[in-house]
Amino acid sequence: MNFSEIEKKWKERWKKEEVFKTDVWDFSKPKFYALDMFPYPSGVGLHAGHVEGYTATDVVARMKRMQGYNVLHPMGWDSFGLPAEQYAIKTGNHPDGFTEKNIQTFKGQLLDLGLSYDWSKELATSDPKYYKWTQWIFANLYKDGLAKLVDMPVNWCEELGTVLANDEIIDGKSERGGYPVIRKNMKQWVIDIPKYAEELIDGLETIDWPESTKEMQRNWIGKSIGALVKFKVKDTDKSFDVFTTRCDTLFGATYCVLSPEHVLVDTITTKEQKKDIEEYKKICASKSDMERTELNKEKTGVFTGAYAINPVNNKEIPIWISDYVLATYGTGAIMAVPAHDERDYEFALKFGIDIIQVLEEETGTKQENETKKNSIVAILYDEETDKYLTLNWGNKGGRLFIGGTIKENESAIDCAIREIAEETGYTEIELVKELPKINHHYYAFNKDKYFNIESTGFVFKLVGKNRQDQNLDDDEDFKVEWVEKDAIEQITDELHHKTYEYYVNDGAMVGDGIHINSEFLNGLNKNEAIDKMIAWLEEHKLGKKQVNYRLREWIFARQRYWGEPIPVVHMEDGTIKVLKDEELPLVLPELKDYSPCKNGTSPLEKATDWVNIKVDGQNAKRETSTMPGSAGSSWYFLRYIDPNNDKEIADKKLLKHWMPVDLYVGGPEHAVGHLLYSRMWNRYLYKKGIAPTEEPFQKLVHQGMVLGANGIKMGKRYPEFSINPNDIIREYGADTLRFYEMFMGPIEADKPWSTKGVEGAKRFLDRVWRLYESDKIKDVDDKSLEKIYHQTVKKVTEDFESLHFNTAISQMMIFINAVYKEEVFPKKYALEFLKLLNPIAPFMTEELWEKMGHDKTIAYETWPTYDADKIKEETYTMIVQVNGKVRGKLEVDTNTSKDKMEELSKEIPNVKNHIDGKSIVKVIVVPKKLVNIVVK
RNA sequence: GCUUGCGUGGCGGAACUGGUAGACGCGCACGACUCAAAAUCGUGUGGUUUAUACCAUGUGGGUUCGAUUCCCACCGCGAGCACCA
Repeated sequence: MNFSEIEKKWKERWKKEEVFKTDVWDFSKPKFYALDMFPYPSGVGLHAGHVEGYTATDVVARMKRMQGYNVLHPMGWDSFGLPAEQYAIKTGNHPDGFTEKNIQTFKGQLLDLGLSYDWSKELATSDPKYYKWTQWIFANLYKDGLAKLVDMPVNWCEELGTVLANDEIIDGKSERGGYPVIRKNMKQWVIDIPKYAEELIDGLETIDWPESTKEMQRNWIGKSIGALVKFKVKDTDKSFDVFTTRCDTLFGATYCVLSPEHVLVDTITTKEQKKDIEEYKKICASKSDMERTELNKEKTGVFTGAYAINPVNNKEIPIWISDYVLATYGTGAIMAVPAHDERDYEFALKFGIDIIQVLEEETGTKQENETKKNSIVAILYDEETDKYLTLNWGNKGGRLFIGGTIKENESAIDCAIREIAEETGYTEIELVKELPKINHHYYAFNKDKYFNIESTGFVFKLVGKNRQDQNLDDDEDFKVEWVEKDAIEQITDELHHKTYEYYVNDGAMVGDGIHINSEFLNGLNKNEAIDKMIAWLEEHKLGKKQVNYRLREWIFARQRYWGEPIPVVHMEDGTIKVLKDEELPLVLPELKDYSPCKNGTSPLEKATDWVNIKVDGQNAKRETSTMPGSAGSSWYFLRYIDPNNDKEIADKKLLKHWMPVDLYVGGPEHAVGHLLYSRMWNRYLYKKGIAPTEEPFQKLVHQGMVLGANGIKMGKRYPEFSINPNDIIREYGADTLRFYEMFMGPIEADKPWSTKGVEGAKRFLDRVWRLYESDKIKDVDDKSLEKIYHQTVKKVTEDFESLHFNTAISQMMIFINAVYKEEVFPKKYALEFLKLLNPIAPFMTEELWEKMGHDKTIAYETWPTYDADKIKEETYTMIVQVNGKVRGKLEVDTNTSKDKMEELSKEIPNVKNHIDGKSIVKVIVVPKKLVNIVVK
């Protein structure tokens, strides 16, 4: 088979005859919209990962066409981007030419692959005919209050005079030059995507997407339900709100923290604290986001000198500032409950702030008529031997730490010291820490009573080995033993085990439990208490229920040249005017020099004639920032449907017919960027009556990464393991490349490249080719292949539909192997098989189809159907198990009754061996499958 | 740390709602064709074992007549998020 000649021939013919051109106005057939994430046309060209995703949609598109669908399968270019801009800066040429050249390279490669795109729908985001509508959408977002200019903190480098992205900052200094970077408030264009947070979460329920991607979007949006609580500042008329998801712990709030940027900080700070606060604020401002969020960093903060009033008990609690509270989340202020929050705990410990426990974990089972007691559990640790002191109660309770009941007028700590001395004799001990209290229910054998105790845990360390005499009660019968960690972990008693856990985990108690020290919440669990507290706060007008999102505004401006100009002008009087529809597109001006301005503003500032204009007789200045790369890609799926329309985004009737996208394939790296932005823009356009569906992409699939043969990501690091699709096409042919990539494994998985595997793919296609050149194909009615043929049609159709290309191919191999074993390959099967193989290997199947006497393309031939009756088996292999182990197999008629199955099973010699002399306990018969005989 | 996905032969990977683990391919071995090689066409191929049999789906438990599949704990790998109150 001369694949390069065949490929050349069919590429030309498909192009000349416009075989894959879609008449979008033909509504007579059902529609299918198969879409790939369009690429940035880089100079490097296509890589192996693109091939996999693009082939997958192409296979489905080709099958759907044959199944009688009107298929829209377009391709275009996400052509605004940095490489073109850098090229322009370096050469002084307009990025347009560079972009166009890359597009041609890319397009040539896609054509080489035999992808059945309708190129009459081609679009590019950098084309003014296209970005006219990107600007139009922006203008409408602005008019509807969803695009706005806001003051927000950015990373500012004074020396470079520019805003920097997080990844351009290293250790708080600029990547280039190492100049200091500070946080500064600046005017920025943003899109108010948080307004759509709720419906973006809800919409996920209605679409067929990978669960992991949905979850990622949910996490990204980060919805949390809680309460807003108002705290008054003592001796002033000021107050501030905090957001909390744990308003049930309000009685345990022992301080408040404001973020350093909080508006109230300056007004409430006392004279004595002013200097420290100012200094701390300065340090925070000099830090980048990266540094501020660095993990395992020790907590820092400064006391403002002011006090807040806890609204539930009117207690005065200190107000601190700390950078562990983010200005951008919630209200920028928190109430701190160190007993029940890890971060607050750490902070309180460091600065010696009170820790009040308001929730107790409950262990054991609650009983009626319990006797209440207070007690202790004491852990005594010896550093020298790395052992713990335990009491071994034998079968009367197993191994325990030291425990005991608190006497009247005795403190918990005194009780612990006393119990250790009485039960073990050790007195030379030192308190290490107190652990959270636990609410425990248990039954005491020696007293025959149920107890409910509040147990306080203590950790001591041994400082001396001297012992006094033990002082035991009559019923105390145990051995005092020092044991290692392993033995401790085997303690089964719930109370002692839990106490040990608190000791090991060393922190706040964040789980559920029963409220204590909380007045009207006492006795309630977490959720009950949250509800009750919210009701209480609302009743007393001190707070209310509140939902918060992590999702932030989408920063929509870049100080770059190669992007869509933002279509607004700034009037001399400070107002903003958005361009009218007829003024669009606002086309990028040509520049002599595309490099960025020294003061950090957009290169467009240099186009003075373009920038400075008169509007309504007033001096005005155009906005010079451009839109981010994600702008043009947020709606392109709508434009493919009607790409040359200059009256609107696309004809409404066409949109209604073609949306949503039925199959969307692309890499998982866009899970929260492009895929979230697109959903938001589509929803916005839906509300405006333009987009016909709430969600743009009905079914989404991510292709995995194609790894190098060494199992490592292809790229600069191991260039010797990188695969260039061009080389594969030249050496093995496009059909082989497509076939191999579809056979590698599941589409979503990452898979290593294997040259041997490519050769195997080629071998199979050659094997098929030889079969069609042999004299085996005869126009006769031969039944030998009937069953396997129908099975193959069924399997391939279903697997293509569900994107399980690897197993579809495996079935085609099974079929061809079967054909090789037969003398005759009936012509009707030979013809139908070509159709099954066509979506994977379009070039050779077109050629063979022609060789078998057809002058029209195979692309629109009717997809094979199967006859379920022909697949039905008359017999099957019945499995016979004894005690779940296969002991025999028997070919039986499909209609064999359960009784007959059982009877036949018992006659199999090997089965007999295994059941003879044993009694049959039970026989499980699963019709059409197996018999399992359970014996004893 | 949190969220999520994944651990099956020498390798890529199959196995539907629990029911013959390892389909198909790669590799390897053997045979046919050939003077020979390549290509091609067959046959075999998880491990131990002479067969019977036993052991095998990351590890350890559990549910079940029966678990790669369901549940619990742990280990390892990948992805995303990361002081989100």
